[in-house]
Amino acid sequence: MTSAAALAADRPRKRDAEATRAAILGAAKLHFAKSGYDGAFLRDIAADAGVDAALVNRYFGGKEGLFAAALKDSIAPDRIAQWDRATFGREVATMMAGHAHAQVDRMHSFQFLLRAATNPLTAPLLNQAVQERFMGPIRAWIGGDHVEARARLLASVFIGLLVERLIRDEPLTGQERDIFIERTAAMLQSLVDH
Amino acid sequence: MTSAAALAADRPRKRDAEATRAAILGAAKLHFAKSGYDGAFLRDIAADAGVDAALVNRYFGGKEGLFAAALKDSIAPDRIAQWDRATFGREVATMMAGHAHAQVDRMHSFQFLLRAATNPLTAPLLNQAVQERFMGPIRAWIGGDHVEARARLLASVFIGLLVERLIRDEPLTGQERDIFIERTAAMLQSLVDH
DNA sequence: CCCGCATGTCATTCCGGGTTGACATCCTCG
DNA sequence: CGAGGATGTCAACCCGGAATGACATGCGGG
Repeated sequence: MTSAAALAADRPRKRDAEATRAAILGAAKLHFAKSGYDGAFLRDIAADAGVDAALVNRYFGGKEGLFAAALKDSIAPDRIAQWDRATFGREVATMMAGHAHAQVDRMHSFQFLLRAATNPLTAPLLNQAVQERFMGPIRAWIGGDHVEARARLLASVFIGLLVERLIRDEPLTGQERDIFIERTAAMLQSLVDH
Repeated sequence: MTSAAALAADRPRKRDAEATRAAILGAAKLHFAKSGYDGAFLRDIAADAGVDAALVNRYFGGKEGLFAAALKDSIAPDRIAQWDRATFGREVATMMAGHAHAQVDRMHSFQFLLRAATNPLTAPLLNQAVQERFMGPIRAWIGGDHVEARARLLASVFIGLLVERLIRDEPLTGQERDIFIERTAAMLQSLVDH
């Protein structure tokens, strides 16, 4: 575990609540992304953060609390408003047509969210977080008529592209790729435009 | 649990290994679809099949064996080829606009496959399942030019709608619902048509 | 009719992993 | 410098749920 060692090593020797908390959260996000809620173990997370498992409990009040915190930390709504409405479709389409592991850092948080989505226990948590921190901003961003329907459809298509990519990281090539980008871009853009 | 009672009741009083095995497998598929691997409990599955938990073990050699059997059973060739090309978009859109739990019979196998993604053990199987269950048949079914790009996009949109529904089983209502159906249908249909 | 196998049940054991509370160590501030 | 709170550790506890083996019961053939 190179990342694990790094996480533990990067944490200062001095006692620093803020830093340890961040270390735990970071380790938790990786583990939840990799293994899902049930497959991620508190003891492993703690070990990766270079800390005892009981401490995790003290800071986050249990596994669910940790998960909720990690979830909250993984959704960054602030950037949404800065997206370019004119080129949104093509940008996303191009990204989705490339290799997932080319944007590993982004994908980790997406993976995390998807694992949460497919787990009945965590789905409600995700739902709430997504509604508050994601759908809201998106609704505001796209504007226009029938915002609710368009926002939902947009989110669905986006999620679908993401899942397909995560399941199978073999992008299309050549002309098929061009067509894919073109049609995906048109699809997304039409939802943004009206 | 109406379905549970039904399952148990349908099972013949007479001792019949084949029938009980099928009952267990059926209950397992429902439970795995609804709750995922970790959330599905052997005792519950056994109860729904009207059988003792130990028997499940005897037949399938453990939980993993049962899961593998259920997964294999879910990959069985299905009715994609029989879908109506003319009304496909609207049918799927309408289905996705309704409550997921009202469509359990049509959705549960899809849900089951998606849930498999949460378990690292079965993730590779999921890829294979998606290829066989979605991509292969869909490619053959839609035909025409750029089959690869269209099939992928179609699958992505489909999966996305499904995941969105899994996360939040609150369908739209009123005019927003109508718009949602209309646009979703158009989106899907255009991918089928050309 | 009854022996023997197949089918099904019950109670128990076992184990992973989250949680808890007592204890140790460090940092800070008066 | 020395309380006392904050930070961190350790060992035990507890619980759910899967696995196991001994036991019961129905079924079918000789």
